[in-house]
Parts: sequence; C-alpha cells; structure tokens
Amino acid sequence: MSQVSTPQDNGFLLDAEEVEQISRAAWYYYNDGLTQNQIADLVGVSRIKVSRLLEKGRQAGLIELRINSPHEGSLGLQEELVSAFGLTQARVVPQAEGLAAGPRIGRAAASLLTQGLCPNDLLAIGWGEAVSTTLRYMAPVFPQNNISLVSLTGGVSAYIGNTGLYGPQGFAHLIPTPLRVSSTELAEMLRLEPYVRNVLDMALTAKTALIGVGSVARSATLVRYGYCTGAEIELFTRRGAVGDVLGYFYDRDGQILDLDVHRHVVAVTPDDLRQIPSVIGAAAGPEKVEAILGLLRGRLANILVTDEPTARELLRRK
Amino acid sequence: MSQVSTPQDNGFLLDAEEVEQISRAAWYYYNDGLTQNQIADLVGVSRIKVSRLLEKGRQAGLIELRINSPHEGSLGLQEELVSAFGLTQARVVPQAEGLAAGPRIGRAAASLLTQGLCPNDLLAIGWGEAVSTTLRYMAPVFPQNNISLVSLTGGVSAYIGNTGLYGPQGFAHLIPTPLRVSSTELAEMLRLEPYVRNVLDMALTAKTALIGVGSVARSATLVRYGYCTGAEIELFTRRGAVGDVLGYFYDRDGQILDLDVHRHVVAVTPDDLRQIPSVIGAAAGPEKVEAILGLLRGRLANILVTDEPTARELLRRK
DNA sequence: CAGAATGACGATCAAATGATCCCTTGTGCG
DNA sequence: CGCACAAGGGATCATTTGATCGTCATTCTG
Repeated sequence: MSQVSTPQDNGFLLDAEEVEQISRAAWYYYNDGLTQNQIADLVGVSRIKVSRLLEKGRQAGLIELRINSPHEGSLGLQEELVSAFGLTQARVVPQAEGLAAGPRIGRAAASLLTQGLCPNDLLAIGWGEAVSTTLRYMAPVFPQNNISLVSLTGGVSAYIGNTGLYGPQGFAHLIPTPLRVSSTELAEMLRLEPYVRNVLDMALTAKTALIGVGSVARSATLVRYGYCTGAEIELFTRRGAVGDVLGYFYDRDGQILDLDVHRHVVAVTPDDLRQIPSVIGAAAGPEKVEAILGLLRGRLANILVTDEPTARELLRRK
Repeated sequence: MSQVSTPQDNGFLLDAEEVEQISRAAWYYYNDGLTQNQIADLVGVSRIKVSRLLEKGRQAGLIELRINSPHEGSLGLQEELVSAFGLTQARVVPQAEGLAAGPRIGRAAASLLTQGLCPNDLLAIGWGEAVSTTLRYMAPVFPQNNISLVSLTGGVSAYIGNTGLYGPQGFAHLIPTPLRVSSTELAEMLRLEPYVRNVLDMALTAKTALIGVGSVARSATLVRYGYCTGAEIELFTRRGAVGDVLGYFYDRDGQILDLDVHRHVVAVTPDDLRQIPSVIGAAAGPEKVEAILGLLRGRLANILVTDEPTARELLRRK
C-alpha cells in the first residue's frame, strides 16, 4: 500500500489518498462539528479509524490550529518587547513549566510565518534547531502556497532532512556546502562558485528570513554538529562573543567580532542580512538571553519569537 | 462590565482581556495538548470556565482551524472543475446531508482567502449572502494582517453590519449608495460623485475579489432585500437571465443582458471586474447551478467555492 | 516455505469533555 | 427596601474521545 515512501518512512509522509481522507474527516469534525461516530458512518470506516486519521493529520501539520489574535500569549509582553527594542513585531509564547520550549517556539514561528507569507513568496532560512523545528511545522504549507525556500548559509541540508518536507524539493534552494570550511581561500572560492553565488544572491531577494540564535556554550548546536570545538567556543567567549547568527559571532552590543572563523564561513553576511525587510529571530531559554540581547541591540533581527520567561528576562536586562 | 459594546451586543464581540484569556487557553489546549483541567490550574480558573472560553473562541472565529491541503474535500472534483472551466483554483466542500450549505461555503471561502491574502492587501467584495457569511468568519483576520475591504457595489453596508466586524471600520471602504437607484441619471451622477468614484477606482486595484452568485428566483436575495420585484425577475428570466453578479444579469453563456436595470446600478461593471486577477465566486445549491454555469462560461470568476453535489451537477451539465 | 516481525485494525475502558441544571450575585423596578 | 429577573459561575452526569491491548494480515528473513 505504501510502496511510495522510503523504508525509513518517518510517519509524517502521507500518500494522496490518505490526505484526502484526512481532509474530509477534518472538515466534518472541525468545521461541521460532527462527532467521530457520525463521521465514521458518513465515510464508512470505523470510529477509531476516524480518530486516528485526525490524530495523523494534526501530527503531520495538515490540520493546523490558528489563533487569530495579535496577542497570542501575552499581549503586554509583546508590546513591551516591540517598544523596548524597536522591533516591528514580537510573539511571546505563554509560560509552561514542564514543556519543552523547542517545539513551542517552532509552532509560534510557523504560525507567524504562515500568516505573513504571501503565495509565491521566498523564505530565507538560517541555521539552527529553531529553524528546523519551525520548518517541520510548516511542511504542508509550502506546496499549498507555492512558497520556495532559500538558505542563507551552507550546511542547511543536514537540517532539511529532518523536517519531513516531501516532494522532489524543487522548491528548496540550498547552498550545497558546509557552513564552515577549513580555509579562507576555500571559503572565498566557494562563495564565488556560480551556483553558490546564485543562491546567496537569491537569498537577498527574500522579503522574509527566519534565523536561529546561537548561544555561546559548549552545548551549542554549532558544537554538537561539529562546526566548532568547545575550545574555540571558549576562545570566542574570551573575545566577547555572546552569540552567533549564520555562523558569525557577535558581542553583547551585537557588533560582529573580528574572528578568523568568520572568513571560513559560507553564508550571507550580517550586513546583507540586515537588508532583508523582515528578519525573524526565534529562540528561548535562559542560556539564550545574552545572545538574543546582542541580536536585538545589533538590529540583526526585527521580529522576535520567544517565550514568556525569556521575554521577561530580556526586558529586565534591557 | 460590558459597557463598551452596544445594547444589541450580538455575543461575538470580545473585550481585550477576554481575548487574551482565550488566546492563552487556546495555545495551551491546542498547541501544547494540555487538558482543560491542567489549563484551569495553570490559569487559576475552573475547568468549566476553560471549556467555555475555548467554545467562545471558536464561535468568534478567534480560533480557526486550517486544513493545509490543496484538496480540502474532494480533490478529484476540484481538479475536474479547474480543467473543465479553465479556472485557476476551485474549492469543493464535502457533501453533508442535514447541514446548511451557507455557513459551510462561507467557511471554505474564508479559509481560501485567509491563505491567499497577503498582509496589507485589499479585498474587494460584492453583494450577496455568501459574501456576508464569509466576512463573518474572517472578521478576526482583518485587523491581524491589516487587510482592507472595498466594496464593488452599493448597498453593501446593510451586510457589513451583520458580520460582527468590530472597530471603527476604518479599514472598510464602502460605496455609500444603494445597489440600485431609481433612474439612469441618478445612477450616473452617483457614479461620478468623487467619493463614490474613488471607491470604485480603488476596488479595481484590488488583487482579489469575492463575489456572490445570484440566482434568478423569486426567493433571490436581491428580491428579499427589495432591490428587485418578483415581477421583474420574471421579466428578466424571459429575456434569458440565469443569474447576476454585482446586480448585472447574464444569460446562460455569461453574456451580460441589455436591461434597463443595469443602468440603475451603482457598481463596478462586469468588464472591470474581469480585470481583477483573482475573482472568487462562492455559491452552492441546486438553484444556483445555472447561475454558476453562466458565471463560469462568461469568465466572470476564475476561482470557485462550492459544495460536492453542486460541483457534480456543474460537471454533468458542462 | 516456515517463522518472526511489523504494522493495520478493532474492542474495551478510563479519561476528558461539554450539556444540563442549579445556585449565586448583581441589577432594575415597583 | 424587597422582589423579580438576568447573567455568570460551578457541580453532575451522559457523551465523546483516545490509550491500551489483542488479533489478523502482510512482509521480510533465514
């Protein structure tokens, strides 16, 4: 039955027939308010099957819940953030003790993007787990509205694999290099390579960009993915680094530091990034506060997605 | 407590505090998957209150369910409609015996629009119950994305009142005349009136328009609202009318008829309407089939929202 | 080809939800 | 001042839902 998908089918891929079933069930359930039993009778399957279809649809992001309110979460905090840091928009996810922040931020960012993107738009994406999580929730939206993706940095392909984006991925234009290479010369050559250059140029035409915010810690994603050693991180910290965007480290004022590693990076430069009208930074957690502060002070992003505790801390330390 | 809203508060208006509560509860419930009990503890209200908040949110359209699928409902029918009538898009809501078609079509159209509109866009609206229902479901979306409304015809204000659109309505540009006036001269004068002219011109700059499809029956909305008498309808039918857009009657090929009444109408002309890139027609029901056929044959709309039985009938009679 | 493993499906049951009823509180009117 | 009435909130209970378990079919493997 499912001879289409690859062996390690991760469960997020649905074939067309299933999508149709799910859509129909979802419509009956959520829009018409029928019970699962009624739907079961109508469609001619068992009730439990309906329950499973709906569950699957929610999982896969096919069924998306949208909160049409400028103040999803805490309105007050959002407004304070906007005015305190001169942002154009902010989204603050409500506090919740026991829940992992990652997926929640991802959902919020995805919802923000879904609202903000127009059909046929181009979305530029940076590097980081928040980006990956967000894409994961947006997967079904892309084909729908014919949205294309373009990467701001190398090394993104590793992430895209995790996001359940299906299809031939003709809509994703990724820089086919690592984020960081071993020498200045190689980095320079790669950046001038026509295909790479094309993607970099294309990225700058995007009206919206989504970036993660890297904290400077031995547990940072950059380290875990092997782009950086813990020792290097320590060195950068001593030079004043508090975070990174697109592989470039900056100090507490958001000033990009003068580090060798920056000449080894294959990515859009922070200055170019600032040319993109809407740059969305998504991050939360106590360990990210310093990094976010730098990001905002340096005007490297003008839209912020974070959670309640982080927002409070940002405002306190403003 | 609710001294803000007018006496005949229709129950769809929410004050800011309530919106915040609802948003928060909805986030916890739908995104985090907490139970109503857990939310109750978290927010410090009773469980039943949470239940009621969520219900209210859904009612008011604050909580919206989106099905991210190109085939909401019946994919097959949608594709057939697109190719049979040369449309750019079609949306078919699934069949359901006992349910009123009106709200369902409205929901579908609202969802289509919500997906297709960009922030700061202008949406042109025509005349009819389908339009009114659709707007009703979109009310919370407008302020969110800063969408403005512009009317394609006179007489729309009567409808807008029903839609629960709140705020000072600075975002709605309506033609402040009836749809139809008593003489050619008056209609002409009104059309040249600067304010009216402005709105008409503005409507033509919209990239998207939403229109209803009037059937030619004694029960037609046009008749019920007193713009037309049953006798006139009968006359038009004898002249070959099968339906109307924006108050203009057309025959089964979608050709606009040469009727006196058209010179009494204050509205954008069908020819101008065709200049709008996306014209969405929303209608369903056996009595509308002929009218929809004419509409599509005359290329007066290029996107159709309808239901399953109507779609089948359209294809059969193609 | 047999056996095992994997996944789909359906039954059972506990949890969650919302409808209904009733109580409390506030409000207007006699 | 008291009474009637309406609105908001909470308790109870029937319904709805999804988690767990067992069964069957299908496929991979030896």
